[in-house]
Amino acid sequence: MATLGDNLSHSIYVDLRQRLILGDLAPGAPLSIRTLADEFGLSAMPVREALRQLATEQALIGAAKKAYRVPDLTPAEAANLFFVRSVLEGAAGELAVAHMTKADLASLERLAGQTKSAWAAGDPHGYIKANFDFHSAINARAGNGDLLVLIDGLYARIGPWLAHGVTSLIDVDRIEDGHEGIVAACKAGNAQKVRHLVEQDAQWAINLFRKML
Amino acid sequence: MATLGDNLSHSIYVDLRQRLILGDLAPGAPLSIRTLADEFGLSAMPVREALRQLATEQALIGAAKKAYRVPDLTPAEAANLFFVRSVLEGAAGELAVAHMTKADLASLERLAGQTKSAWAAGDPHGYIKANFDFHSAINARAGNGDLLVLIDGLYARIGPWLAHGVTSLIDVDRIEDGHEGIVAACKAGNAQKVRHLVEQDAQWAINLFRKML
DNA sequence: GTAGCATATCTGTGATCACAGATAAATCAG
DNA sequence: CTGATTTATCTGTGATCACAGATATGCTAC
Repeated sequence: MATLGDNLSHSIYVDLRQRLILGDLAPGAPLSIRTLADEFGLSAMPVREALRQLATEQALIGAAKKAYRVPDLTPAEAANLFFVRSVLEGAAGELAVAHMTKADLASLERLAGQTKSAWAAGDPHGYIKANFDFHSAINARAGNGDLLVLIDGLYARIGPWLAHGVTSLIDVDRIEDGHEGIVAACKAGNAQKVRHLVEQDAQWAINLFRKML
Repeated sequence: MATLGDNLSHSIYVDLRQRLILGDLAPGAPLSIRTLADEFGLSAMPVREALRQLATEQALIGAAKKAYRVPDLTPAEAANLFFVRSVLEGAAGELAVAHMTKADLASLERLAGQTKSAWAAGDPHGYIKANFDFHSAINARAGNGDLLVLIDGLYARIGPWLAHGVTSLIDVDRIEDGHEGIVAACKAGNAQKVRHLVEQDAQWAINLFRKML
């Protein structure tokens, strides 16, 4: 379902990006221009521009004369990405604390609960979405749009693997993420602690990756 | 001059990106698909894809049915960008110290000298290039390609304004950037200090911006 | 049965055209 | 000469086609 935008290319771009973030596209899956064009009921032009955009931000792999593919991260590449995410999200969290209203804190607490219950319910897709919404709510409060865009780009690259990892671990393991602790630190107004906990939360995902091997 | 690549779109993309980083394109300057296509002696297709790519990473502004333009940053937007740059480059610097060889350090010292002499010679273009090369040499040593790509994207967005700012200040002001101090900290192997100094160097650019108003 | 080769299909890429909105230019009225 | 209005030009956008490399498929030979 393509939401409306300035043009069709942008709509398709947003749609595919969302699928990547939410883990609806599996690592290694091929994305061909003509196939997608048929699915969207459009010509190839908007699709090829959208795919090239995603390839620009490394959210897709685009080799010459070969079909675009969803990246299949190596452990080293995943570690690099999560490190960058910890740096950017840590900084965003530290900035966000000062701008949080009571309504924001209440919303955060609700989202933290959603991640917890989604995991308990064994719902990988629900967990991925709740996790993204939780962090986005914090990052959006940093008041730095550039920071937000870069972080979202990271989620698009991490999404496919995260979904795969969560799906294979959600039944066998009981993991405690740090979301509730982050909320508590936000309420306390401890910006440095928020930064540290957010960084730790990204590292937690790397460990989740190591268990998967 | 378009360097070779996998395809023409990528060549044009790299070319225009380099122009942005080096400040060869002024803020507000219009970039039209057909005009550039004529300059490159190509059809419109590769150019429109390259421009859209640059617009994706906010290096260009692309409104509907209007010519692409080089962004003219507001003070608030510039501050946001330099903050993100300080966060990413600080982290990259901290990582890089451990990987630096003697040859790297010698190369760094040479590049630091180039920035100093370019400024002394009143050569804005040379200074911009030397400054970029200096920081790139550090960032490349971090061993995190994703970090490097994101930082380069920031330089493409900052470039046009930086060139404008440097050009208008290089004759009237005598400013001491922290490059030599960064080199010294690298030699000493003090990663934390490198991080702090690199962050400070980015902040220095923000102050340079404030003087310009 | 398997291995090697030829064929057919699928892939991104570049070029060209038609269209509609936005801008700039030229024209006319006062 | 100044202002508004019409005209012409320029803009990105979407669609369609031709091409060549890469992949997959089928066939033939052994």
